[in-house]
Parts: sequence; structure tokens; C-alpha cells
Amino acid sequence: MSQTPRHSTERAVPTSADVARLAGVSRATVSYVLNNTASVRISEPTRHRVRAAAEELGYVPHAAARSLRAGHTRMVLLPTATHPVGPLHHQFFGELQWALRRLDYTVVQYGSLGLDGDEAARAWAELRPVAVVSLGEVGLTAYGVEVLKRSGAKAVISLAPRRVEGARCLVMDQREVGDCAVSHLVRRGRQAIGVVMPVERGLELFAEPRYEGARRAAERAGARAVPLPLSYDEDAAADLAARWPQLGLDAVYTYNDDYAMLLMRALQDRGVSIPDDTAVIGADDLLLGRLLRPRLSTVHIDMTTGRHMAELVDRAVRDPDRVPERHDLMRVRAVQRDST
Amino acid sequence: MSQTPRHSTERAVPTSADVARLAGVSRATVSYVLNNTASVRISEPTRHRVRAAAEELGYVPHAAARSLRAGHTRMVLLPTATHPVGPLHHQFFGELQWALRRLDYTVVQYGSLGLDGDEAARAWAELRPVAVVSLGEVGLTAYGVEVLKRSGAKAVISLAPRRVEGARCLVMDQREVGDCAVSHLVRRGRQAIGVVMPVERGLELFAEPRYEGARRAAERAGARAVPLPLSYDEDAAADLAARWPQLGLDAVYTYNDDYAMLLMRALQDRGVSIPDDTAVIGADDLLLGRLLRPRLSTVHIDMTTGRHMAELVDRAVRDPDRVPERHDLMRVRAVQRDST
DNA sequence: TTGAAAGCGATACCAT
DNA sequence: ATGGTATCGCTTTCAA
Repeated sequence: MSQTPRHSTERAVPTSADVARLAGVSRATVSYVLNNTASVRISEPTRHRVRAAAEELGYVPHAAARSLRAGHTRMVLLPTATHPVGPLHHQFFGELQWALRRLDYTVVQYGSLGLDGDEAARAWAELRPVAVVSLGEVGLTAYGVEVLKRSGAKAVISLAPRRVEGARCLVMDQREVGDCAVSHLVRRGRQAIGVVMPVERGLELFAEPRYEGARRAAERAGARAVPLPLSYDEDAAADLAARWPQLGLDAVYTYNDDYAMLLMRALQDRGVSIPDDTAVIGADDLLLGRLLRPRLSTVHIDMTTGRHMAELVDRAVRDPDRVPERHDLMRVRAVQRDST
Repeated sequence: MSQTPRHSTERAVPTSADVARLAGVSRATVSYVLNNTASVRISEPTRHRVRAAAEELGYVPHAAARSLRAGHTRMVLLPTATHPVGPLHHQFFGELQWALRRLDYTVVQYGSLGLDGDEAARAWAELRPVAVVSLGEVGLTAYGVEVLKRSGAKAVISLAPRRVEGARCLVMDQREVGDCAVSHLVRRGRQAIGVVMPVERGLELFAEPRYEGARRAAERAGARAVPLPLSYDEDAAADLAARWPQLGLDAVYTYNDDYAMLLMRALQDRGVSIPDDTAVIGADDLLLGRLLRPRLSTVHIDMTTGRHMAELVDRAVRDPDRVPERHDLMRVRAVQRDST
């Protein structure tokens, strides 16, 4: 094997030059054939030789080299959540990725657990993504957006509850969720309303706006909204339930259906009657809510399809200036069952 | 602005050459300073000028150019699940990413929904990852592994239930879960055991081995194991519950706790008594199981920490030949509560 | 202590 | 119809 200077197990990665050599053509021709370049005619026999050579060597183009030459990438970067954020988001993410790939983007999720917003933005920028779509997992700042744009990102889109300067802001205003829940409770005649807020890190970005909306709705109606921090475990729920009588509440909106289930069980174990003593409403309309007894009232969220979102991204990439700053991508409605 | 040939909103992305020009030094010096190259001494004033220039321009290095020059990347690619696969995996993934980043890897998740195993492998290979860690979301084939290795991946690690030729195989054998559940039921005196299998796509890779293990345990004990396909919705569960008496089962192992909750509710609504008529055991030991009445028995899974896994990856990258082919990363045990 | 220049892999312009 | 070659941004060897 006089050809291989390296250790045999570590044979070099084949390049287009290797393909060219094996096919007996130039690297240019290889490129034309493998990319089906329209502006150039290559004879059928040549095409065939090139393809066969590529196949034989197991040639895979080098994305970095390609994008370096091209001066841009087609990478869309999606920061990933630090916390499981529910089947809704999961489905949305899946659809979005699928749809973006159909539009010929390379979709990559980047976990940024433990990085602050600006560190994360710099790390993302090194990859030169053409677009970044954040659901608000990481605190994107105006500076972060600027870094990304300077690094060539055509579209920085935030679906975060909070507005971020410089980013195109496709809003999913989580305040509406809390507002909807509390308004429902008020309509059912409740006036002293607890609002369960998860203490889990990574959920604040959703929990706080939801509380904010709840507070707003209570205020509007002349009702009381009392924040109730709760961690997602049985003991914490039992503690809260033990304090329940002193709190003097006649209703509670929990962050989502999971927390509702947790609290309902603890309340029922203490003999609190639902909905007579305390009405309970969750959010996200998870299947489990329908399996509880009493059946759980909830806030149902209609989210845009990932396909729609992908089109928005694509439009923003093609023509950054022609996409409106704000969209509404979320509709909420209360679903009454037996717990309110 | 005679300097800027482009449209003003589309000013060029700053390169190290721009930094060099602004600082009045060469590109080499910029590289030395920004990478803290140890083998070269740069005067403090120069370092300062370079850093200031980089800051002012908002310079971010170009990962593609860097890795092209270096001849390798430090990217670890994690294919993402098509289906939400539970808080266990989520936590594991989070830890793994965090730990890998501490070891100076760039971690990227790649969603492959709708790609087959070989397409996916090629797409991943274009990014020239130094390692791929698959949880089995995508059917990795021997060919796929070969493509990745030829493209320079030092470590292709599969945590999949199934063994994949060529890949280092750090096994999380899901069969043990089903085996453990059914063995538990047999110990409790049950002989006719249903095994609920989710029909949701993307879960087969976990569901089938779990069933396989259940079947194996039943056979060993001279019991019956009956597969029961079930989709994750109320109506499907109600249908199954309606057919329950004819099935003649005295116990059921559901794929996981979520499916257990779904089925338990449907059975209870039909007046089936749990555990007297039918014992139920789930898996994954989710919090919700403890909130059900009767409390749900389950299979608890202890998974390796992400930190441990990250070390394994790192070792495999540094010295591909010195990492054993097989590890066990999972321990299971039955947790008895009130449903069995 | 700093700079000049080669080269990583792929592409696209300009010749032939 | 095909090939030669400059180029993208960065690192690193060698020279000064």
C-alpha cells in the first residue's frame, strides 16, 4: 500500500480530487456532475464514470468547504430547550424541521444549557447560520441579535414571550394563556385565585408571562391573584395542600396540566373538594387532563403549524426586509370540563 | 463609505483580515492572540490592540474555515428523536451535551424526521462530525456507520436497543424493561399477560424490544404474553377496555406509565377492578404513576449519567481502538405499588 | 516579536 | 465538453 502514508485504519477521507483522479477527469467536472450544474453540459459517459467513482470511494461532500466557498450556509439553527416543554412544542419543532428540510435547509439544534445569552449567540454565530429560530430557551439580547446578524444571519426570529430588540418577533404571547385561564375562573364566579408557578429553571420564560397574564386578568375583574411557587414533586405539592385552608383561595390556575394533576391529587388527599371548595384549571390541554376525575378544565392552545413557520423563515431569509416585525402564531381558548 | 461596495444593510461579515487591518498587524498575529497560542510570544500592547479591534468589529471566527484548515472538527452529532421519549432521555441528553461542551466539543442535534437511515448518515457525514451518538431514533445501518467512519468520524456510538454492525455499541437493552415487568407480574401470580404496544411511529425502536423482553420472560415462566397495539388516545383505550373481558387477561404491562394511565382509566370506567381483576404495571417511573389511584407499579430505570457518557465519547475520540465494544448503561428494577 | 505564504476542499469563471 | 485556477477564512511553518 505505497499509496497510504497514514496508518491503515486511519485512511484519508476521500475528496473530490480523489473522485476526479479515479474517474480520470478534473475536479471541476466532478463538481458539475455531482451538483447537476445546469449551465454546463457533461456527456453521459463522463457523468457515469464520475458517479461510479464517487460511489466506490464513498465520497461525501464536505459541508464546511462548500459553504466557505459559497460564502453562506443554508443552516437554520434552533436553540434547544433546557427543559422538556411539552408535546405541543415537540410536535411544532418536528414539523418545523421537516418543512425546513424540504425547503433545502440544514436544520441543526444547538443545546445551550449553561451558556448565557451572549455566549450562546457567539457560539451559534461561529456556525454562520443563515437563520436562527429561538423559542426563548435562552435569553437572547439585543447584543446577541447584533452578533448573529453581523455574522451573516439573514433572519433572527424569536418566538419568545418577551420581545427582543433587533429580532424579528413572531410572538407567542404566553400572557394570553394565564389571562384566559383566570378570566374563565372569574366567569365561573371565583374571586381568590392561586397561580401555581413552577420553580424549575428553564420554565421561567414561560411561567412568568403566564402569571403576568393571570394577574392582569384578575386585576381587570377586581379579583385576587396569588402566586404559588411549586416544584414538580409530591412532597412540595403536599406541603402546599397542607397550607391550603389558610390561603383562603376558591380557585387555582396551575402553570399547565401536569402541575394541575400534581396539585389536584394533593388537594384531594387532604379532603379538598374539586370544584366545590376549589376550582382547578390547567393549560396545554394534555390528554391526561381528560383522564383525571374530575376531568380537568384547561386552556387549549392552537399553535401555528411548523410548515407555516418554515415558510416565514424562508421568506425572511430570501428577503429580510419584507417580513413584518410581528406575527401572531397562537390562539388560546378555555376548555371547560368538570374541575371548574 | 468608499470602503463598502455592498449595500449598506448587508455589510460584509468581518474576517480576521479585517481585525488585522484595524489593529495594524498581520492575520497570523490575530490568530495567535485570539487563540492564545502558547508556542508564540506576543507583546501585551499588541495583544490588546488585537482584542480591541476584534471587539469593535464584532468579530466571530468562522467555524467552517477553521475546521477546514485543521482537517477535523470537534463536533459531536446527536440525532434527535422523532417522538418525545420521556423526561429520562431528556435529562440524559441535557447532561450529555453539557458535559461534552465542558470537554470542548461542539454539540449539535440533528433532526432526521422523514429520512431513512442511510440518507441521514450521509447528511450527518457532510458535517464531518468527530463523533455520532445515536439513541436509536433512526435506523443506523452498517452502511451508514461505514459512511460516517470514512468521513472521519472517530466514534459512532449507538445506544440503540438493536446492535449495529461497525458501531461501538453502548447498549441500553430495552428488552430488560419488558422482562422485568413481566417477571414481576409472574411473581405476583399472574399468568395471562397483555403487553400494550404504542402504535406511534418512532416508538417502535423502544416498544418492540420491550415486548420482546416481555415475551421472553413469559415464556420462561410458562405464562402467556399477548401483544396489544394501542394508540395514545382516549377512544382507542376505550375500545380496548370494551374488549377486555373477552381477552381473558389477569395482568397487563403497558409500554410506559403514560400508556398505563390511559389504559387504567379506561378499564376503571368499565368497572374492571385494579389490581383484583387485572394487575397493571408501567415503566419509566414517572411522577404521575404515584398520583394515580391505585398507585401504579412500574419499572424504574437507572440510566448512566450524561457525564459518564461524555467521558466515554471523549475516550473513543482520542483513542478509537481502546474503548470496549459493549457497555451496559442501564439497570432496571420493578417498583411495586398498589396496581399489582 | 511579527509577517509572508501555503494549503485545507469545493466551486465557478474563463479558457481551450 | 472539459480543464486550469483563483477564491473563500483560517492556521501554522518558516523566515526575518
